[in-house]
Amino acid sequence: MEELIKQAYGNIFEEALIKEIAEVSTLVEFEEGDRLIEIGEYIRRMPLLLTGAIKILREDRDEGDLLLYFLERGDTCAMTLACCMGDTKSEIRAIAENKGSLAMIPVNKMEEWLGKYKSWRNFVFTSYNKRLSEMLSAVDNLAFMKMDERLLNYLKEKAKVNNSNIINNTHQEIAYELNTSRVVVSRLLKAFENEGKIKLNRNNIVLLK
Amino acid sequence: MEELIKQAYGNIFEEALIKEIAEVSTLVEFEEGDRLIEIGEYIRRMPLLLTGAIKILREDRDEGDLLLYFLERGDTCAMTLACCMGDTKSEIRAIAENKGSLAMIPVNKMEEWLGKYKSWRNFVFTSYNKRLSEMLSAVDNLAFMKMDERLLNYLKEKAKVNNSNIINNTHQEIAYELNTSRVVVSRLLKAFENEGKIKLNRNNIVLLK
DNA sequence: AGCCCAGTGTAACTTTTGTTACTGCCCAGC
DNA sequence: GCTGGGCAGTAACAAAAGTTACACTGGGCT
Repeated sequence: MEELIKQAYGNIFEEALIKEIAEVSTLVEFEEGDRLIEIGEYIRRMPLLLTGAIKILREDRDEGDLLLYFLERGDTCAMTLACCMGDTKSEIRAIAENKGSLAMIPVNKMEEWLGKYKSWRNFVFTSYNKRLSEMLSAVDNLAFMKMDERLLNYLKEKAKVNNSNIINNTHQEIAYELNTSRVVVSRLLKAFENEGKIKLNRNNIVLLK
Repeated sequence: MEELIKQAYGNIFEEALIKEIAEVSTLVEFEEGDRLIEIGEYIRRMPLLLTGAIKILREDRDEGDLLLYFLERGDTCAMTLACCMGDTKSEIRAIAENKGSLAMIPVNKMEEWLGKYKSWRNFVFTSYNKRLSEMLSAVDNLAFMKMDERLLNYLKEKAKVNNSNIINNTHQEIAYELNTSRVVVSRLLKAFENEGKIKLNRNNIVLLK
């Protein structure tokens, strides 16, 4: 456990803090597709992502979940932070993108550390900043880009967090996360294939260099 | 000055903190249209909004500024906070929506107070949370709403922050902030007028109850 | 083998949004 | 009173995205 934490956070937290984290936190392992946080849930423990990736989604009014961004090793969810500190309900949904693990920290500890460790304070602020930045990117995507560009970005992001240029998703799943329809996704993917950007197979898409 | 701060923040900060703020901060008065923060700027002092309203914009790649949200009395800009703490460039533009004033606080003080005043720490976190929330609303607007709904929301927001149901903007200006074209705005506004939701005049729009 | 069905390809059409172009109107300044 | 320019109304068209409908296909299951 301590080893895992060190791997993910060794370069930003001091020894003492890592020891404390290891002591008070509980390890949670998750599988692809696990729902880690639901909209409307209260969050009592703050998660630190150790391995794997998590996707953060915003629910559509009717159906589908818009993908906001991914979290990777060393990240924490500022939305969750917000909920812990503010004692409010979660406004987002978090689903495991792939297999991984996280350390859960009691809220009271994270407040205590704010005073005690400068590195922790930095981490918390950096997390907020990163998340605000990611939200800005999400806004840019939605406001300034056409569907084809958004889709291509999506494929690249997906390839990155999974460390593989093979994307194992159906067109329908992609459509949900981009808040569009399956037909539109199929259409654009076919166009990408004709342009030589991807190779389409059943149940997977290969991103070509 | 101290009086102004007390009016805007009296219910959340303790006496001692308000005194300190009054001592170290400088008062800045601004007029409608003043550019308070530019994209790419470094920010060395953190602003606390005392009176008036400020709009926060995200620049389009080609042209136009998408409106993200408004700040009002008692708010601070988390983006700015992010820049102060992280010592990075601003990713957004801030323009005065109307006449007002703000207190500028040196960065080193705001860090010092994080340890010293619990109310300050709360304020900083609450600000971050509010901003994340606003960003989520912006995403919702962009992702899930059609232009007509976005426009109507825009008019309502505008009326609210200006405390008047008369909106003094040209269709072109509105189009910029919604990242669309003037013709589209005119078209939709005309439809709203026919539905009895607004009254169109030259250079202003009256929002009807 | 035969069947089923999720996943995909595609056509045809609609809706929404963006673009271009032109008209008229109001008002400030001469 | 005349005029020019900013602003708004509108038509006509183009592009992007969403919708409906249907055909095909490859695997898993009986």
